[in-house]
Amino acid sequence: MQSKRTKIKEALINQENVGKEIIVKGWVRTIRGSKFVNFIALNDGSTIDNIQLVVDVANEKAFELCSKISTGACISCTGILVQSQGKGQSFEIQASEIEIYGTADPEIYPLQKKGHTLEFLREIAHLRPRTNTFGAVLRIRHHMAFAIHKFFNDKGFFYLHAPIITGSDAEGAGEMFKVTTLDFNNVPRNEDKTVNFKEDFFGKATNLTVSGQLESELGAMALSQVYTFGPTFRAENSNTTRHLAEFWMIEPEIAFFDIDDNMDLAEEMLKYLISYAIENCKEDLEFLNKMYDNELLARLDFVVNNSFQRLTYTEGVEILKNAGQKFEYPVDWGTDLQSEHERYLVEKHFKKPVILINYPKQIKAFYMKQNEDGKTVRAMDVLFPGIGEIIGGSQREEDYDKLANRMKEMHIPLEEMYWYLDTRKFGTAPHSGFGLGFERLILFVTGMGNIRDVIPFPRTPMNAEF
RNA sequence: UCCUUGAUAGCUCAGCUGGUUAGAGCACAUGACUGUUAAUCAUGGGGUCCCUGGUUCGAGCCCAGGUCGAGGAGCCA
Repeated sequence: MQSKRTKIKEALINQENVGKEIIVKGWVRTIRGSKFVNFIALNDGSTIDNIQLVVDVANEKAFELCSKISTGACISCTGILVQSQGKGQSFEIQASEIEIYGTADPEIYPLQKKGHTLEFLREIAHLRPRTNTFGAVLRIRHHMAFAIHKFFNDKGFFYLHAPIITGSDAEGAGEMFKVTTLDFNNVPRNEDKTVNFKEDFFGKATNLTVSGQLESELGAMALSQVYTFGPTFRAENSNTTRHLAEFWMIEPEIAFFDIDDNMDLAEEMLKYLISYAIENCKEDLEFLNKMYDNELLARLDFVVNNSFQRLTYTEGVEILKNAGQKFEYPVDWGTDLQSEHERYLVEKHFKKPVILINYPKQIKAFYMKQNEDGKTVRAMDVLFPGIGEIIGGSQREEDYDKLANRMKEMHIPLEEMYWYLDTRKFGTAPHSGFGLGFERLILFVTGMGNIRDVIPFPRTPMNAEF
């Protein structure tokens, strides 16, 4: 039976089906009409467009059946695909037979024909995929995930699966979630009262990963070019439109790449992904452009067709100091740029994506390649309008001694990280990489304003529902 | 975590200077209508005014504490 179903997307584009009997299945968006004829807008998620079912309800039986169908119900419909008599759609189905798979009591079904606020939809995240907006976002999200794999595969990268559970707590990218099977009511203790993790599942303290980068580097030191694409966890008490406790990250790592190669790859990748969306998610993007953000499509085009502005942190600081604008936080060489500073550079000064490199070493991670000036490291941040930092990366320090010294300065335990240091001890190589926040990419591509609305089931402080 | 702001019908919101029985639109129910596009029209049902305490003759409204949401900041992707 399933094989006979025609997806609504195909029904709406395949002219050759006109005049033929087809079966469509999906969820009712609206039902309306009069005593003699009812109209059902049906959606099966294959496309944002609904197909209109025309149901003759002149006879008692059909009228009975239709009275059970309401917004949210799931039905199967057999009928002839015909040219529509009405305006608003070119094809419709003259229904001959309808089967109800599941009704949706209109008194309690939360989704209405009317628009809902995004805040309300977050509270019913189990049902929001059935809305136009989330259907569009989820389809785009899929296409972007696929495009990422395609981009790297076409370039000869290998997909490396970094572990989700990590035994290292020295990655230095934020607070971690603990992973344990210990009984909280009876925690084994050492003599000094500290927790005895030798009794735990792995025989040591473990956490959820905050980054796949270090493992990615291990892969790059053998396969030359690899990438990871997986979930990442940060136990920060962040309550913003740009942070999640569980998010997905793409981390390419490439041997023999310097910072310029790294910037080239980041820019090429972002442009590829955005182009891919423009080509493959047209209807969904047009919907989002119409409903939420009238400049979305223009902005996507602009990013694809213009080169990113590249400059050093030092140059950026100079621009900000000469901006003739009051900032809430002062601009000072050596301190990290605030959101308002990044905004100014991207949205006011250059009016295009910006890549900043060569940051002061004291505000960046231990593994970044140290420049000869002794003050800066070869870090790279890609800043996007409205999003801020969409990519953070760097050329890595490949010199064993320099890396080890920096780790000591930053109080990172060398013994625990022996495996990472081994890459520099045995056949070290210059290499670079970066991390792309998947949800931040989706934010930019969809024009949505809150990161909780571009992932199916967001995890944020005090929220792990569904 | 800090700052700002909000919570009234299923949803979105109004509610005056503290004063009778808390309203509207949509949704829902019933009916009308021969092709509708968030259909239209008529009628109807629907409320723990977030919680706790206080002030007052009287609190949706004022005060205190709390809970939850949103926006901004920090941390970052």
